[in-house]
Amino acid sequence: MTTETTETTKVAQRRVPLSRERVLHTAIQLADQGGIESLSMRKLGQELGVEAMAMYYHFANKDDIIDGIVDLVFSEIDLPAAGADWRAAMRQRAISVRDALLRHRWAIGLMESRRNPGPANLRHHDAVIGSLRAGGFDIAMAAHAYSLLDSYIYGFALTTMNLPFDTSEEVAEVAQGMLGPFPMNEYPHLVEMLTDHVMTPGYDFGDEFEYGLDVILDGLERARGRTAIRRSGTHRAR
Amino acid sequence: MTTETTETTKVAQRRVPLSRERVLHTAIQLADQGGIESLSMRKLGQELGVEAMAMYYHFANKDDIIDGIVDLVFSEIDLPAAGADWRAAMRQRAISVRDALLRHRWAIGLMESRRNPGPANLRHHDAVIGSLRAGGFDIAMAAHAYSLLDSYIYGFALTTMNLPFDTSEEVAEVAQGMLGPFPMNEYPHLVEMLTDHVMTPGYDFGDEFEYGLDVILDGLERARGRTAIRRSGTHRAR
DNA sequence: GTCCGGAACTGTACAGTGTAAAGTCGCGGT
DNA sequence: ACCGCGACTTTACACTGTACAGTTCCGGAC
Repeated sequence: MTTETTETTKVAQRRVPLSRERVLHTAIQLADQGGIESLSMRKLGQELGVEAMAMYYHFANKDDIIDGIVDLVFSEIDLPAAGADWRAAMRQRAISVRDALLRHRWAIGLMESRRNPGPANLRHHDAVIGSLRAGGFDIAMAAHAYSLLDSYIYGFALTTMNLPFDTSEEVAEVAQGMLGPFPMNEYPHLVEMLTDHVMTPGYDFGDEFEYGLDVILDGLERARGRTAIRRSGTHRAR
Repeated sequence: MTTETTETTKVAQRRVPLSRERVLHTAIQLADQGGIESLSMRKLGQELGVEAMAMYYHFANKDDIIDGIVDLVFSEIDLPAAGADWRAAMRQRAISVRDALLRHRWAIGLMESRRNPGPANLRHHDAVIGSLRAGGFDIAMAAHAYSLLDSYIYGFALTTMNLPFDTSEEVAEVAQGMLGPFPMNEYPHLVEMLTDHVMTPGYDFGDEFEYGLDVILDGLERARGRTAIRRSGTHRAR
């Protein structure tokens, strides 16, 4: 596969030794193509030309590996630019998170709940909070904004995650299949939305993301304005 | 444990026969107290006084059971009242979903991605869409609103799910533990938010939920208004 | 050259998982 | 008395994470 220049003469020769990095990269690769449940120690070892137990020299346990690949995903997310307008920065960052989650769907339930956050994770959080604070949000307001934005981003990813269709043509048959065993007129509004909207050509559920994102950013902008005014008598924000 | 009145004389006597309902209820109970990963066929059977394979007479496979308990959770959610103001209905429904997810944390990753939605699931979706439509949302706008609200609700539950603390006193030590291995001044904004806000007495992360919810409802109300005005020349909404 | 120590990995084992396939038991109907 | 069948059990298989002990190999000390 890779360049094996170090090979000299001996039989099987020393193979490339393991390393945290090498393990984590093929772990991500494995999870990307088969989902997180297809990432087993034995398959991972097999992919690396090594027995399953070999990884336990470099990692405490499987969770240690999961922590590692999650932080690698965090490192793929663009940090909000330091001097940028908070709104543009938050918008771009949200889209960057979503893109990363689209590349690594398996990460969706894992990113938010690590007990051992890695450095990329912490750096990400710090940069987002910093961007909000620089944009005039006080601490409480920044916490509100962060909670709201992250809930939406991860929630959208979660609800989108394994929609059983990718192309908009598939939507129709899937929707049929889901409603199949039930009488047609029992769920009129749901049927209407599916037939008159979702199954419409050109519909892409992914487009909903930016719509909702802008609604939230509008709301945050107005809330920030209210805070700033309320505070303007005591001290300027930042 | 329970009343065993049907016992008459014989040795072990015919036990209460299994049934979908009985299996699903103890399955929920098991998942509630030990998380979804502690719901195994053998433990479930043991709890029911039965071998693991006995359940396969009543269910196709484990996923069939998961489908069942997820729909039971849906049935616990209050449907939006038919004639109510859309905003009040959506607010109350969001809180009801969140409460159900707090009672059944294991359900969070499962509710949104069922390939075989049960009747309670479909009824829920239908009622929510119906409430929005009755409130003057056109189909596209109702879809936007639904996507936004559900993403937020499930996302908030997801990010809250396994915060490693319940009481606000625990927050401090956990935060310390997370930042422990890192230099203090590397993440100034994050540290500031933790020390000056999160670790403040009386702080409850759960309170963020309704704040963000109201920001979203405000945004939806304004967006709905814009649509209604744009449409007022052609036909009245609904 | 011989020996040692430890790094890096392998082998074996165990308790756990979902479930396919076949076997068993007892009751209701004829 | 017997059959059929519903309801459940037994056994088995392939898979999981990982504890623990054993092996192999390399660099340095003497």
